Amino acid sequence: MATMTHRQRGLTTIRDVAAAAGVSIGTASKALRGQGSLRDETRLRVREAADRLGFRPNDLAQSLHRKKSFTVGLLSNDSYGRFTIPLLEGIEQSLASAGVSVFVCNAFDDTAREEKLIDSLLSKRVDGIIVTSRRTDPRTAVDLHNAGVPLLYAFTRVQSEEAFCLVPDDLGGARLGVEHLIKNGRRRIAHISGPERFESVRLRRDAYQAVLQEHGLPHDSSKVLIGAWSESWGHEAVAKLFGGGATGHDIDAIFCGSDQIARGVVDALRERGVRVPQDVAIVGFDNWEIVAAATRPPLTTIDMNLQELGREAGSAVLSMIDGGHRTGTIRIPCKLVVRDSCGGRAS
Amino acid sequence: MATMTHRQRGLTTIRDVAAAAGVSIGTASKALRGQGSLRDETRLRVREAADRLGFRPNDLAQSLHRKKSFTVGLLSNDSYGRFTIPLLEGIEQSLASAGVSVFVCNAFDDTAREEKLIDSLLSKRVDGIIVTSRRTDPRTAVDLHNAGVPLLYAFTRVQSEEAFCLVPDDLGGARLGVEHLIKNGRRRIAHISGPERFESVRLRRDAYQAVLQEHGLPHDSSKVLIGAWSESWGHEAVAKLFGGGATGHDIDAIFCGSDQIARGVVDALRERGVRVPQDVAIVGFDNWEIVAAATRPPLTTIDMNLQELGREAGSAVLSMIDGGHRTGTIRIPCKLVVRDSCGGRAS
DNA sequence: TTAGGCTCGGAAAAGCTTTTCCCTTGCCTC
DNA sequence: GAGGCAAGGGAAAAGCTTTTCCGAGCCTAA
Repeated sequence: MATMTHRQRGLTTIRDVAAAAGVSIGTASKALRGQGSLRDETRLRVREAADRLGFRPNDLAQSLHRKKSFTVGLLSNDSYGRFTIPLLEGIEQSLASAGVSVFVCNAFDDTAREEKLIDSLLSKRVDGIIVTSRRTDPRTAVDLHNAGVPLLYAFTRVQSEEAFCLVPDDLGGARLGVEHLIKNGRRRIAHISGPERFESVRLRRDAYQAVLQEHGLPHDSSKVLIGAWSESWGHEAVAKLFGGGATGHDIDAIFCGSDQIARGVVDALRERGVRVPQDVAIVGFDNWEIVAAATRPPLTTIDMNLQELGREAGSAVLSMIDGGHRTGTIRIPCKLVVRDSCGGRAS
Repeated sequence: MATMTHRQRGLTTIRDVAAAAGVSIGTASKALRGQGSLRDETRLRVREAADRLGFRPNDLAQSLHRKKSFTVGLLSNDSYGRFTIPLLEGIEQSLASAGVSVFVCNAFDDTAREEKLIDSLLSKRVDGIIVTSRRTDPRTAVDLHNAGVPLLYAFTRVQSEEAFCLVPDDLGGARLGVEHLIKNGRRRIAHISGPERFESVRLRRDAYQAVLQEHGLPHDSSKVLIGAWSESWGHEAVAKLFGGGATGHDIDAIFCGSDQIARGVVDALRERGVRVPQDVAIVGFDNWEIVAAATRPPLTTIDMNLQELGREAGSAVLSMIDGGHRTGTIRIPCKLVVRDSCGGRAS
């Protein structure tokens, strides 16, 4: 059987196809790629042979020739969090439609490991590299040793002027949330958020203060509580805020830095007999479906459009591969998702 | 400058290194790989040149030659869920230590897309393929067209006798949970779980019933509630179970099919004034940290060891690449994580 | 009838590394 | 001083595909 001629590990090469079709290798290639000038009859014969033999061109050889691997590396840096998933999904979506595959790897915040992985990606001749997720904020730049490979940062930022970064528009997102509260008639708005070392915490707080100021509302620094990203910090913060009991009257809304915090806040308020949204309206951040929708009442929150951000990152890296040069930071708009925690829907 | 001789897109080839060191290509290769017999002086000179030029061997060419790409494909099938993350982490851990990289791709449950992706992976000459995650349970087998590429299923199962699958030991895990409840003196145990079409739901229920039987405890089918994976189903199920009010005395523990369900259950019980764990003890499933630890009281639950499962999958695929042939289904043991929802720790 | 042009298909190089095989050179020993 | 052996290093093929260039027919038109 011709099938067996060159098969090792069950792989058919274009040689086998050419032999089976009785043409030269070059001709076979042309027939399959639709290049050159060949008789239809020849083309057909080659294609038919290829099908019969289950021929599948070797991308390795093809890439070697083309000097392009149709591959990009995704270097994740802290542990894959829930943010990485939609991001990855978006990236894959836009890359897959261009026939580009993605190598994922995780440096687990170890710089030495990160360098090794970058090295390995460069050796694999990826056409581009996307770095995502961070511990320090902004993070330190990745060194590509002038390999001339496009590099971009997604969902993380880096100082260098040369770098190209895609991040959510925290400022705009936070505005959306606070303005929504004001639009719903709230005036005494507190803010509970995560650790200050995150840029997003700082930006969201800035936006919160700016919006209050613009509306001539008091912004009292005792109503800004910076802590952790956890549900339990939400509880704790409520205790601080509503401590005495009477102080509760000072607050008719809370803008939270994450849905997890918001959930802790909502639960803590319920336990104190404070009604959400009647007495206090809540806005979360992240639109982490599984938390936001399960909270009672379901959370009105800000969605960072991470999947969209991923898609943008994907198409950006594609355009950079095609020679486009980009620098600076692009901020992807967030959107407000209205559920029930502000009474916005019912009213 | 020698550096520039052959550089295009900033890439140095072994040619450049050889030229810079004044040796032939073959010699350069030997020097860098530590093969052949060369004078130390020569080796050094070549290495030094390679360093100076930033030489990085082209994996594409190497793979082509070696007929091995040091690459495996990970085909995820329904949307990346929270289970995919630890799995991916584990897989990557064991593969990275062997210098193998992973291509991830997601078919989003579209069979046509799945076939395309498999095709693309085969064209890329991956050394192995791991398929994970499922919608239908067990799922249909993947067709590799006899490409002779090792294939294994992780966290999903397939009917074929030929297939090799790695899944959590749901049966054993559920036993752990129910036995823990019994050990803590509970006798009237209910079970609330997800949709029946999941094998894990069926297995966990089977284990639940078996354990009750073994301990001579009544197992009343009205105490088994099959529904959805959500928190709200937990609420709903509690309403059914404790509906009248007096019926509550029939139950002193609930084994839940997931942590999300368990959280809904705990919240619902608290609202009814039923104390956890004093009146009713709860065991969850998944050890989804972010839910289990935030529940009040924190959930005692079953951990599926997904990261371990991922590591096993990684090393299994490595051994299959090395020629090992494996079939059948391996069930990775679960472990009990004790927190406070059973009173196990306090007592 | 011959020259020019067109069509079809083959040969070979390029892309990069590894490995095998062989040649050269130098040194040692007889 | 010559032969032999070892060590060092080079040439070339292999691995697979693509693409360029070229040649061989054949047809047509002068």
